[in-house]
Amino acid sequence: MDTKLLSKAYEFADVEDKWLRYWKENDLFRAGMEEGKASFSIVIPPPNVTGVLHVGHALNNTMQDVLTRYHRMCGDNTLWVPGTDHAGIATQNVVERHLAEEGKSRHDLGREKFIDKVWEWREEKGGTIINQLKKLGCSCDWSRERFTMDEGLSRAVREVFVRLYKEGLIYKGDYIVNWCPRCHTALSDDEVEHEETQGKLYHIRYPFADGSGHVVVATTRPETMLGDTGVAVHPEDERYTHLADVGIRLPLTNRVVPVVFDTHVQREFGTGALKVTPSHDRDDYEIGLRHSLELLKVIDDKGVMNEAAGIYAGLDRFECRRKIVADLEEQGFLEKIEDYRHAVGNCYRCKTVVEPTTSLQWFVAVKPLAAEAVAAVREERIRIYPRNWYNTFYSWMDNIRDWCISRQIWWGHRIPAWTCDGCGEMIVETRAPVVCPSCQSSRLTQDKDVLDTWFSSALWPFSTMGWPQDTKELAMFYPTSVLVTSFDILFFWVARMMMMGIHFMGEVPFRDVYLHALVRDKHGKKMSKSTGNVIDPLEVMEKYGTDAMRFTLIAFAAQGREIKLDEERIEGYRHFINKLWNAARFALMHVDEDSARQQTITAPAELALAHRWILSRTAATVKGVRRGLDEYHFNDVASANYQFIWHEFCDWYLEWIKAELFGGDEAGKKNGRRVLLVVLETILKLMHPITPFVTEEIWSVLPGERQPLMVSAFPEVQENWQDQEAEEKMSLLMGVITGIRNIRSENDVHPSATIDARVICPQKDKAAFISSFEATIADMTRLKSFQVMEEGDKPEDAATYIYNDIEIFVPLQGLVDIDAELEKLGRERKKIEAKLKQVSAKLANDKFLANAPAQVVAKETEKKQMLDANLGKIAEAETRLSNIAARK
RNA sequence: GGGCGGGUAGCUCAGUUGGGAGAGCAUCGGCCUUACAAGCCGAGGGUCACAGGUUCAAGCCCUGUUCCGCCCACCA
Repeated sequence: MDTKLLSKAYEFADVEDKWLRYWKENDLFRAGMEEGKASFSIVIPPPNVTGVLHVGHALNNTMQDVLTRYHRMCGDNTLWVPGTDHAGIATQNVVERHLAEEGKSRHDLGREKFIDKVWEWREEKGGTIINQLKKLGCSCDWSRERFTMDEGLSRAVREVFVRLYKEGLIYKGDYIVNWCPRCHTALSDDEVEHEETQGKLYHIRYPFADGSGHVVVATTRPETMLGDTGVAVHPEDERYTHLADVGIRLPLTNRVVPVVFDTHVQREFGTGALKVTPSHDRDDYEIGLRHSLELLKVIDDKGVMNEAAGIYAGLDRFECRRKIVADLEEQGFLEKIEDYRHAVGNCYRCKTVVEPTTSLQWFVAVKPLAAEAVAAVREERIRIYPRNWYNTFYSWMDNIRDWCISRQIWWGHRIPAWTCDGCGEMIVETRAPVVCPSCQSSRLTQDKDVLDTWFSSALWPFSTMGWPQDTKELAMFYPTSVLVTSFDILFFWVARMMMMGIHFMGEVPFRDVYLHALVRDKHGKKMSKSTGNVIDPLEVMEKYGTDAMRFTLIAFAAQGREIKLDEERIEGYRHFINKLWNAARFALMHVDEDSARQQTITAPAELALAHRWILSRTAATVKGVRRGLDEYHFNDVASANYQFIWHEFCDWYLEWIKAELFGGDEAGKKNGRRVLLVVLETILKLMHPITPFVTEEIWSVLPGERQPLMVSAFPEVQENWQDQEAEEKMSLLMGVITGIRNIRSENDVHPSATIDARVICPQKDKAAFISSFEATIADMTRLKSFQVMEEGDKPEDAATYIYNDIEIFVPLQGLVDIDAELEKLGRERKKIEAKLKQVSAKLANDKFLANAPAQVVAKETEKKQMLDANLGKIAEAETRLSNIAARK
């Protein structure tokens, strides 16, 4: 017996370090690749290389680790691919900020040197989040760590780009895009966040060119009128049919623009007349296309008015707005200004108001790819959990627009397209061409743009496994088993992986998608630095231990619910970890090498009741835990473990077997120790995926030769451990014990005071059974004596407890608190009467008797009998108490 | 405007084919009982948002109402 490693309270810090080191040194996270085994694989949602572990990462990666450890223990070839994302704009912004501190901009360095700088930064700081994931216990195959900008992945990116281009699915076009004037780049639609903003709606008079009248247009952005090239009205709007041939003379600039008729215009909004600025508004752009309106750009890529804005050139767009409004006012064109709330698009990176602008960009024609992804989901080749995301997914995919993939930044995958300076030919190849294939000129210029970061992450499930080469990894681990991610990147990332995976691999990238919720603070608010409600997982791990945090996250992760994290709960689960620790310490005091040698339990039915019971409960728990893991019901896994370990194993089983362990006969002891050890081992295995550190530590000090816990076999449901009879018998005894304890407590009987108790049980065999456990019952309730009687005088001066058809009496020699007892009985009677009313009504109902299953009717009948009988017992008890009271 | 989720104990939430309302924390009372006071024992506490409907039977299924949250969307 060696308990010296087990201190009285679990001290996690050293233990965690020790096992991290051990797992690493023994290379236990490396993916197994044995032929003939099932395989299980996950690719990590690559965190930004600039990232620092936040609680969302902690949740996401704990879930993946739970699944990974589970499947590894099940004996599958298990691969979890880790890595980071180069995060184009985010990373560029970070490095630019560093440069700014030195008073430099990226332009001072030039493109190449700047990129060198980014790589340098990545070498120094980029590993932060990876180290934090390691600390969290993530059992990724770290030898396979990937970075979206590394050589292999970049090759995959070029390959995909070129193939899509040659298939006609990538094209370059002048189109209106979301432009961030601060980041100086185009953004995809998904990178624009719309936020309700208090703004104003300006009503402006637009005079007819012939001076015969005017029309009023409403706009939130008056400065864009400088770029107006038309006014649109609805073709069926009778107010405006006469405008067909009337030109509009724009105020301030006096340009004359046509009136066009377009059904897109909402007649009810404002005056029903819409100013059209095709260069700075997506809708207007499309109206302009339909009616061949001129494109007139008046805002440059910094958000400043350009030369086309005439006297307003050089003004910032918002300054210009004020000036324009003032001028309109002064010249009498402004009809009115209303307060108006509307959505404004902001850059998801820097929150700058996005400027829609036309520019030459690269696009992916996603419709055909999206159709394939939708088909895969409809045919359940990909399953999404929880199910309620299907509708959202379909509606998004149905309305998908072409994906703008070019970004005017420097950090990222440079677009593999070259233009010949000689003949203007466009060359798209995976490798830089030496000469132009059409004119042989060697003066070729590569496109300056880089690709959207999500382009490379869309390839992640296969690029990380060596594609475009045919690798054994792809053969064994693609498609991956499950993608675990937060729902907010379903469209950014998940949908695009589906499209790319299906298109290039001919097979879905993952079988299951598990979408988890966002972690919020305990009030359900988003965590943010400005609100100050951020829970830092690293601090939490420091304070309560990594296992406690992991368990808490898993316990909170009910499907489809937001996760409201409360530090108090983490503390609560630390207590649970400690409970497990102490239970193990207790067990270790009793098990020995001999118990470890004979682990198989061949004949459970021959064991003593408590052992049969705990084995049966263990089997049930294994079943529940496995089911929860298989169906991604993480919270069920946590609570099945919690309930079983604390309230069954510790509260009942360990207490129950103490007598046997301390004083039983040798044969019984030996059997008991064996069961104790086997159950403890099972518990450790069940808990290991969630709380890897404490379980591995305990496991390592158990007697017997053993492999590390993380590579031992996950428990199977042992059919022969299931024992309905034992469970029923135990709950009977537990009921009796609880009854006696209740009486003690209600009557303020000090725990050290030994008392007597009697039980009257009308059923002979049941009475005999209870009687055979007199010693244990007395032990568990600190009784002097305990008797079971079939019949007999009920003691007068006693407190009573009714448990089903059993009556429990504790004679208290005048110490019964009569008032309290009467009150308790009264409460009890009320409950019974209420139930009786329900049951009687049911049984009096012919329809119930006719329609309900016989089983249900029988149950109700039995229930009624029991309730009737108990009502009688309560009445008797009340009479006895009243007699005592009267005598006093 | 469309879609999704939620309203169950003081708080945070479970409740998986419809058949006697649960957990954790918090609260109250009693205990240093030799694994654990980060503990043990016991107790109180709920018209399952509201109104209808289906059913012998509804927290659960259907309809409507209401409140809260999130997502999407081209009414400037």
